[in-house]
Amino acid sequence: MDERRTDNGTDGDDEAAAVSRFVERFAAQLVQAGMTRMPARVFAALLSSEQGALTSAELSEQLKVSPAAVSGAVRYLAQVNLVGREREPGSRRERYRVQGDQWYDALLERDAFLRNWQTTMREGVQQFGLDTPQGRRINETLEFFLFLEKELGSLMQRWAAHRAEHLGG
Amino acid sequence: MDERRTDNGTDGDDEAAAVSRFVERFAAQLVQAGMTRMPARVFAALLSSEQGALTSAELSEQLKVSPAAVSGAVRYLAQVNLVGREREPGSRRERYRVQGDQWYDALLERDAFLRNWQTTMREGVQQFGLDTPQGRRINETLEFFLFLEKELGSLMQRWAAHRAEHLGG
DNA sequence: CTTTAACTTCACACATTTCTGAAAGAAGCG
DNA sequence: CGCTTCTTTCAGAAATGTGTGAAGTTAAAG
Repeated sequence: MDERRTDNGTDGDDEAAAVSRFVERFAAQLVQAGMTRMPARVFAALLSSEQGALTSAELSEQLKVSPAAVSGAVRYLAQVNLVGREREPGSRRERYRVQGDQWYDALLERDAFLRNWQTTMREGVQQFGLDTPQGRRINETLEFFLFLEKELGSLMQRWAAHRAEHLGG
Repeated sequence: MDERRTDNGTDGDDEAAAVSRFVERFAAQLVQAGMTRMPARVFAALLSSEQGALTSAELSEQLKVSPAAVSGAVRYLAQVNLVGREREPGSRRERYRVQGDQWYDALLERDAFLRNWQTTMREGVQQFGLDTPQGRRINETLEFFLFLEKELGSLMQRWAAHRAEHLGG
């Protein structure tokens, strides 16, 4: 009835296996959402880690993959702002950390993403013209993305408030 | 200065090429967003078509792919409610149509998607317990998805209103 | 300045995905 | 009831993606 503790030395293997199940399940959903497999597994592992941060070696061992694979995954994750890289001073070890405050934003990929779509739709509207059904249809899509951009901004603000209240008090 | 008309017989090839450019560009962004290539191309072609609907043969020719590929793509698109299938009475031809009203919802994949994530997060929280940093971190993620579910519902309602006013009103 | 530990890059092998051609399966039409 | 037209299924070829090992790069430590 109490198989959820981390600091229990007696069933370390079971615990590790249970963590692994959660990590792989979480990762699978990230994959389904469009993320590639290795970044997904690394991210899930970091989120499930006690400190929210792990070294390359720890990730490599826990996920049973080569350091090269970790390197590639982390490069991607850092690029999209899902993890940050830390250098512990006086050591070559690098430490990767989930960006607690940013990953909600990053998940919705608001900024660049929506802009690109809007550009494409604008071109489509211009190409077909508002006097064609296609043009009007594409224009409506453009409006949807403009609407989304506005709404997602305030949505994330509300989340920040909700979160601060719920945690910080 | 006026190279956007569809009903102009003199430059049909240029027009077709221009449409193709838009379709491929749009499709590429859908792919980037996680959709597989062929469904993305089919969807983009439908959205860019005058009636918002095309037959299998038309898609096959326009996209330069086999009927088999169209079949597979449409099966997927229908499953996720992005297109509907119509049978013109008295013909074996099937006609695929963009679901004008539904595809915004479908794009955000609200329902099933969020539920799955929530389930996974709940299991994570239970596994680690709220007395661990991991557990609290995962719990916050769970709360984010609950928040999102609620907010996206009202967001789509606002969009429906905005859209009705802008078009119908 | 050399050694050594850690991370990164790159070419390649393996796995997966994606599209095609061929054949089978429906559904109108004579 | 068979013929014809369109769609679907399926096995396999081609393209793509993914992770590894080995060599290369960087930076701390001696």
